[in-house]
Amino acid sequence: MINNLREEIRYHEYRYYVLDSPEISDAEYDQLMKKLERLEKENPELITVDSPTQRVGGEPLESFAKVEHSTPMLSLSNAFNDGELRDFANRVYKLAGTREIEFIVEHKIDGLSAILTYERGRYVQGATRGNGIIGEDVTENIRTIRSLPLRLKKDVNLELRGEVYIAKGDFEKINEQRLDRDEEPFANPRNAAAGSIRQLDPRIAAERSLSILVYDLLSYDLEGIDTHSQALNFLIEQGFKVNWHQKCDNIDEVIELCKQWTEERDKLPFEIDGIVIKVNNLALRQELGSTAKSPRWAIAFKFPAQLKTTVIKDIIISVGRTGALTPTALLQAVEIAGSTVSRATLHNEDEIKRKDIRIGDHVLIKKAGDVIPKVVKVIKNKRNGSERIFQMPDSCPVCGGEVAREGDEAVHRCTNVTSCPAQRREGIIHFVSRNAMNIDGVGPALIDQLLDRDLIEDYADLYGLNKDMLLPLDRIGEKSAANVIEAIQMSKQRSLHRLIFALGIRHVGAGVGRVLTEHYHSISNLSRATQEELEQIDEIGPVIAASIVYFFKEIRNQRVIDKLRAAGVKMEEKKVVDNQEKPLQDKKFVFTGGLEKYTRNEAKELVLSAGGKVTSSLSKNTDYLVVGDNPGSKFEKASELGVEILNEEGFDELLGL
DNA sequence: GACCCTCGAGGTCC
DNA sequence: CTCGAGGGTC
Repeated sequence: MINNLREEIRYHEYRYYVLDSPEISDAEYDQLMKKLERLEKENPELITVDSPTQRVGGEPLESFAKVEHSTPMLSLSNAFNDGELRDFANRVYKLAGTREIEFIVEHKIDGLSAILTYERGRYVQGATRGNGIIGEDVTENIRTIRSLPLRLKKDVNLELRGEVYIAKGDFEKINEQRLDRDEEPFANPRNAAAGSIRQLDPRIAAERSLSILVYDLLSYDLEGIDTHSQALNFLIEQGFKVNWHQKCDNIDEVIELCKQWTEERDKLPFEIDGIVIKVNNLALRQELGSTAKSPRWAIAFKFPAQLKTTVIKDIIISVGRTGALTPTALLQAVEIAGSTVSRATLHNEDEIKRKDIRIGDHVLIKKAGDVIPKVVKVIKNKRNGSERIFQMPDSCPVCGGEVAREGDEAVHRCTNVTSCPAQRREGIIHFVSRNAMNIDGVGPALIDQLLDRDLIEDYADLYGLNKDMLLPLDRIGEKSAANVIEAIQMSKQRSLHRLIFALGIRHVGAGVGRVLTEHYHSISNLSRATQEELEQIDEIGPVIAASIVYFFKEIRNQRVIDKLRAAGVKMEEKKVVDNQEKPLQDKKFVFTGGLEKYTRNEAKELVLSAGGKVTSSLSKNTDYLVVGDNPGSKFEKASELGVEILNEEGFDELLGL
């Protein structure tokens, strides 16, 4: 009875939200919902998570959990003109040989992408893209999107991708409402959607009229699905609202469609910033594969950016972590593509000379990718003679140190490496940043205060801070002081590749940090490495090698490292497993409860380095559940699913520790 | 040519 | 968080 009612409601939601053609009036629908709510209230034991009444979850979350994607979510490479579209097609044709190629053309909706997981036909998880590897668990917020089926026609396991957005009409309504409530209106639908999805309170997210269009099916082990268009049709059958798509037999048809939508984009009820072109054949997609950044079987045609004119009021210089002096144009503020632009980077002196940019010039600007402001060119006939030619300073605007341009580098640098306050400041900001030591709660504002009050000189001094030293600072209370100290202490256990990256050696970023970790396993080994030795390593050439040797030769750097060591920062890492054989290749791990020897992150890194994967939610695809103290509900669920359960000892054994 | 490093703008929520 | 440019290295 109650199930029939739910089915009926689901059907009408589908008619209304997915097909846009309701069969009953809103009032009739409301009555059905009220009836279901009453029944569930009277019989709470009958409530299911996929009931239409359960879209808006209960309490706000404390924070979002991290989700590691089963497949990294790459971004698409871009094409800005016909030529680049043809280049793309030619690369595909080359690999396909004599095979016929079909392309599928879709709208590139300007929202944020989401990864949805269904288990046995039930919606179980929604996540943001994040950095492509790890995203945030926004299951409850996505559940509030009315067109999203909580239950599919078939009891299948699915992983799929879609775009969450706010339709233009909904966006205007939201902003009217915000104005009525004396709140600031949102700048544009994309930012509003991005902000809404990151709301901890699903009730607020529910009020933001989010929509979702699905555009990719990830689990392709489904029988009878060989092409992308079949996958999309399957998703339509399962009740999803699927992105518009059209098949093309050759690239000329694709180009024609791109032209058409460039003209007609405004007719759509949502914003699009381009057209996506995908190879239809899934087997061929597999063959084409991906580069580190993007799949080779798809490309995004980006619409030409909107141009505006404005005036360069001034050019200022900022000094980066490496001493680089970067000129930035201060602009007369203008609205462009949904935001106010008042600055644009000019990158370096050559760029300024190339474009002959002067202070006071009228310039044409655009937003690259509809995001990054860029000076396109100077409107020279608007000059009146009052414009001033910009000169790179010959002394550092922050410390007065000498400025030099080394070799044939494009950048000017402050040569006062050891004591330029700007370089020190940026170096510390880098040290605590997300991909480095990831010290939460320590940001530019706090670092400025610490430097101003001489509480720290370099990043190693962070470890000498205590709560009492923080309390007198602005905007710091008991609680946040304790959190900061805790975060600093926790960071001592970060993995070696993060530390190496955090040190701020020039040319050594996150990637090179990992390579060096694999070869040296400790800071002391690395500090003794010679130029020749380093150059032997794949991916390390003379420039990077010299930079590393130079860094460790500097007395000042040696002192900082000694301080880090004395503070107890972890400086070595066991060789985990021989890289040749990864015993846990692609095995999926889930953790529950606290482990004794490792933090969650350390345990995770151990699994990763042995070739395994870590996910946050259990499914029948999970290989091992590692159980620590006070395990959660996953423990029971694992036995139900028949997932192998390990305690900490078993975990060690499996990893050969 | 692929990839990496460094630097950047603007909006939103925590 | 979103997006990206420029210029470097390999």
